Amino acid sequence: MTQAPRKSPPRVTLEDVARRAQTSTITVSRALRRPGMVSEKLRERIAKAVTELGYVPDPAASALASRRSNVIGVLIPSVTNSVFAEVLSGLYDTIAGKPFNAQLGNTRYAPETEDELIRVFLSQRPAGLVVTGIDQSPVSRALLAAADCPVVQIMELGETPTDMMVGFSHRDAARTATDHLIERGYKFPAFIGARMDPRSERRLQGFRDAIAAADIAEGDRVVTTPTPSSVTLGETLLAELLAQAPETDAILCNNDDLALGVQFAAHRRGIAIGPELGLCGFNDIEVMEAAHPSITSVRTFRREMGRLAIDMLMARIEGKDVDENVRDLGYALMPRDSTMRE
Amino acid sequence: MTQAPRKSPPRVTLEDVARRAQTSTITVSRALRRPGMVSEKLRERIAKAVTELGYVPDPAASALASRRSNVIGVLIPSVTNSVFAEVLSGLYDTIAGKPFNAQLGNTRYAPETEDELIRVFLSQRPAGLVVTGIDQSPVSRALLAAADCPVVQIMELGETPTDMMVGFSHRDAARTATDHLIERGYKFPAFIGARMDPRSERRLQGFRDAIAAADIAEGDRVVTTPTPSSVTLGETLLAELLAQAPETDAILCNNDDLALGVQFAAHRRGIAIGPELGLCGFNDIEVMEAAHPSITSVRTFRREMGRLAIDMLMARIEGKDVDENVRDLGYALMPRDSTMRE
DNA sequence: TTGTACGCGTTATCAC
DNA sequence: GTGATAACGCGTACAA
Repeated sequence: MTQAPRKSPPRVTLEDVARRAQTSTITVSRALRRPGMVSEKLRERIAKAVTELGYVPDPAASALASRRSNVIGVLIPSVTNSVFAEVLSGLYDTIAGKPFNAQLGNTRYAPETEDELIRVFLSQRPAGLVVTGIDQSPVSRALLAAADCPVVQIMELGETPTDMMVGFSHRDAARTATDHLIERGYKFPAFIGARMDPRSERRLQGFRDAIAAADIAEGDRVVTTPTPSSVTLGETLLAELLAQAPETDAILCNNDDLALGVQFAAHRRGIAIGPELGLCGFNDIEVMEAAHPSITSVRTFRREMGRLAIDMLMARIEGKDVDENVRDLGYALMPRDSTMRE
Repeated sequence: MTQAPRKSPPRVTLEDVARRAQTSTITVSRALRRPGMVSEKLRERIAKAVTELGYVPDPAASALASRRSNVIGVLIPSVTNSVFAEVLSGLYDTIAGKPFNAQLGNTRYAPETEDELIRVFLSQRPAGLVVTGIDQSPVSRALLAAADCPVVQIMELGETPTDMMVGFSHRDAARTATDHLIERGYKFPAFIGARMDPRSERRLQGFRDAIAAADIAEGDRVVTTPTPSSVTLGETLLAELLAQAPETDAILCNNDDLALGVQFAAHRRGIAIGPELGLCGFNDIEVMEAAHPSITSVRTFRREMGRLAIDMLMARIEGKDVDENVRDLGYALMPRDSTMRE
């Protein structure tokens, strides 16, 4: 890196601390990392010297010598999507206070970017890696398989974990939601989806599972787009859907933003959400409950995913044998007014 | 760090590359960092060797030797707040492809956490630092002042930048919004605010500036809470407000979440947003435009803040003299249906 | 339990 | 333009 034009105070090193505590650097190093290996007396002297001198370990030197950094790499496809933001929140809360640093990588849904980011992270000899989803490219897959650190795949579940997994079945969740629509008496359920990433595709699968099981024809009641999701897009997709499939009497959205947009648009069109048009979102972000009418959604446990991902990494880093390599967090249907027919 | 139980491939080093290119390590290092200093021929041989061997630099070794890491520390008070998420988005987009890594720190609105995180970041000899707001604790202030890297404060403006700043005046923005309510003919404007952080306090100031200038008494029309903001909270605060100040005919919310909650709650109560109750949010997140009725808000330029923060850091890191140490991004009132009286 | 010697992979410094 | 040498600050391996 190029230099920056500011001051440069001399650094306090292990050696300074050792001199002050009248011992050797390696003992100080041990006292800091594994206090149990150092005698009580020495430990105290060292602790005193550390605070007096204001010693702060140099992570670069540590990483170089130990061939292992304190970085936990986290790859997510979008920073703005509130779903991932909540995963991050749980993740950061859990990592706080621990001697590790989360380093965020934004893949922007691009496999090449993901490959590259994984390379960058691995060059740091990370303590652990968290990656989103189970659809890594062959390149990424190979890199992760060869990684000499624990890896957690989050958000979904799959047959062949690279290492560990924590998530839930998007397909089952969407099927449950669709079953709910059918049970509530809607005859022509539709599916609209934005940003059709692998998880959304599996939700669509779940939708199809459900209507097939109920002997309902799909007709033209599936509208999807690769465009990133937004509330506004909900209105657009609703218009498309009603144009091509006017019989539609219920909609499963691949996420809550769309559902909110559909609701606003329905109000504009004078369509009564619930009685005339059933509406179900996905993820159950906070606004679903607060909306008027409140909107049915499938709750997913996003903060828990972040928390568990770190817990699993920590367990492995500490050498514990994790018996459950794959954790299914499930989901919960939250029926609300938007799927009440009267 | 403790070891992790996985494989451990031998690392390709500068020396390997140098041997293959029949030159010295330092020349390879130079060829990679300042190609201009190495002859064309050698540069090609080296490039070839690098790709053939799949050499990836070790950031830890680099940081140790150069006393400068490629880390850009970013401190924000909340990961889930979509406002900061968008700042991050601009920031990550801008940093992508550059030889720097953003490292995120979540202060959770706690000054002690911020102090601690700044210490942690500084121990990494970061290439630059991005911190939120201008209300750092004395400790943080001192740490930042002594930091030997460029620092950008984002989100607001202030008289005494630690180093650089990019933001806007929350006070002016809120005043503009309140003026708008008054101009539209609302006689009893109110303010509701959640999570009253320093920026929200300044918005409240702006609100008070405006009503004072219009000779309007504040009455009991200010309701605030330290509780984190949410859509649901908008409903709660509306109830409180109307209970203690029934004359209220317009509301400035300290953010868009609250505004949305107020709108839903108003629908429930049969209050017509616009004609009966003026409503204005803050930040102008996407849903404001899509809502029905659409909600007036003050647009702020969050992605731009993230982008500019990195741009300013880069300029300084590259040794350019940044003439504008403080950048005012302004704001834009977006009048919509929620402040239409008829 | 404590210490010695060395190496981690890179860059700064100074010579050629 | 290129190279030898010596750090950078810490942890591993081994010895005491």
